[in-house]
Amino acid sequence: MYTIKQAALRSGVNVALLRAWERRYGVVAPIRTDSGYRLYDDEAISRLQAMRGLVDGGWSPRQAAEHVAAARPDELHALAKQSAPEDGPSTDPVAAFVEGATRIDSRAIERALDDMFASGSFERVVEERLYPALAALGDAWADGRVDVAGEHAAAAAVLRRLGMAFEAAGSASRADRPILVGLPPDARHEVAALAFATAARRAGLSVSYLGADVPAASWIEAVRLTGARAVVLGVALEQDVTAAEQVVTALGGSASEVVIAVGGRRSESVRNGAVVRLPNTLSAAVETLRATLD
Amino acid sequence: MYTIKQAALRSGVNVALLRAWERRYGVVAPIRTDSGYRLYDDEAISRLQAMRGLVDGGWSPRQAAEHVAAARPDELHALAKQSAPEDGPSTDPVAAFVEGATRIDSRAIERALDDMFASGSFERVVEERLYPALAALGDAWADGRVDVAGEHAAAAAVLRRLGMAFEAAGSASRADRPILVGLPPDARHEVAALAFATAARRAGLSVSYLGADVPAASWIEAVRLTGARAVVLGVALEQDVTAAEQVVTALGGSASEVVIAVGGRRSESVRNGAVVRLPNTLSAAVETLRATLD
DNA sequence: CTATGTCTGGACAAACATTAGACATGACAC
DNA sequence: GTGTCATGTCTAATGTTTGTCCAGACATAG
Repeated sequence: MYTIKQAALRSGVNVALLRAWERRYGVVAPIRTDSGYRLYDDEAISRLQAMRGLVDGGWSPRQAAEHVAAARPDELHALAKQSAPEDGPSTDPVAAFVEGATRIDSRAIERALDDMFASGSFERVVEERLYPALAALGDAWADGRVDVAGEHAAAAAVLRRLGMAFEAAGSASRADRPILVGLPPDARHEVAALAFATAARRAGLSVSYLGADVPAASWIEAVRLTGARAVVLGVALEQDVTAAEQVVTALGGSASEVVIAVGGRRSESVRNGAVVRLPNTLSAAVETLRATLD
Repeated sequence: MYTIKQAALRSGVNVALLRAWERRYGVVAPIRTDSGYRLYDDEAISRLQAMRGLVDGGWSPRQAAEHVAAARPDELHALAKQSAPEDGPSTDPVAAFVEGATRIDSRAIERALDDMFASGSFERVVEERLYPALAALGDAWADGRVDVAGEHAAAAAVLRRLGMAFEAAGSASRADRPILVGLPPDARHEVAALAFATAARRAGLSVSYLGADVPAASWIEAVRLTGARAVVLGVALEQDVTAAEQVVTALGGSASEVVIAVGGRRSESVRNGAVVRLPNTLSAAVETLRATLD
């Protein structure tokens, strides 16, 4: 329970306005102490944040209050990132994503990603929205329309979003031998690898995600420790190919019965023999891996 | 059993205030000697520490007292944000976290993190569970009990978890000039920076998170583009100090009116003058930044 | 004995909240 | 243009909360 000052700090609505919103729209109804002081709970803070977000997004306070009052508590967070009903030409989340990166506006980027991921299944959104958005971002960066900082902010937001999806996908808790997903040494482009890890989990596979820059020796140790059924290496850049090949060779030489697969934009350049090459679409890659395992 | 002075020393509450809290809220009820002196037991100290922590965290004393009075003794240490040095964190989720890293089991790591984050407010969990868990992980890695792959998997899971918290923090403040949080060039330890970014958002600040390895030129460009009110650099390792100093110098030279702050374990090594050094606890760091901005 | 610690009960100022209403600004209709 | 409405901000008068302080009496340790 928070006093009005704390509520103002946490919601970003100043004290006077907070009282005005309560008086005029009844958007919150804080309980009172014996002496009449308002006390706000966490849901009230969420409602105020949502209202603040809607008003900042161009809604009129009256309309915003109506929506906020009608929303269930679990809808409030999504509500806060909505933009005005009659938003201009930039309703395309891909364009909004690049535009947010241009302005280095984490919130706008998050809103664009929210829009994308609300529009379909994870796999489709990644293929049809996220990848094009990242391509557009790359173009904008090459043209100098987006600074490195904006690209960083966008990439960090994308990884957060994928990480949330990865966590949310965690259901198949059969303690069977996992699939290990990660990047070779010095490689740092996690997006495709994490997207694949998520899709694999969503398909019911048991996945451990190792992240970027995993040394060859650690891949071997990881396979030994976990008894992994498969290892999936992400190869996004040409410069990562050599490192990936070395990991593949090392794993092959360690004589375990693990399936070694590579995916990602530059996976075709990996020239080792005993390697499964995953196709470039998410669902097909998961299907290929599953087929190989059976 | 402690006299009132000892109790004051151990709880961080001065003698007069301690009596006032007892009189006004009945938060503790020390037994008395024959001559009427108060004698405090360990539980009383815990209650006072918990109350101190809540009040420092922005709660009104009355509300804090209600919570503390209602809490069972075993819940007290979880209530206090700044607890006494001697009460170590509960070992369960921390041990489970390290154990999951040992086995390179993403699921187990995620479960341990779930447990941690279910046990209290974000700031408290980060300080009292997550950081100790990461320290334990570092020790285990130094001892060879955990492989690099396990450390990678754990670090990736932690970043996912923090990313979710960052998104959930809502960023409901108005579209005013943001605070930029990120790491200097070549620095890659995002945990503390992302935790701070999240805490700052939760406190109602508008935060854009730029992520790891942001070049000095991009910091300047980002400040220019966003009109940022403040820049917060994370400095986790000694090797990042030089890069951070260069960023600070570059930003200072760019003549904008931005507040430059550094935080993280090695932030004390940053020797530039015009820099705000943030304390090492999350809530205190946010408070310091906010105070500097006002 | 002396210095220090503690007790009670009250007092006080500063910070914080309350209400009702006023006011400036901007959007929009006529 | 004028009028109206919505909205964010501000004021004034009043009340509450809370950290700190004081005076005088009693207790304890060296």
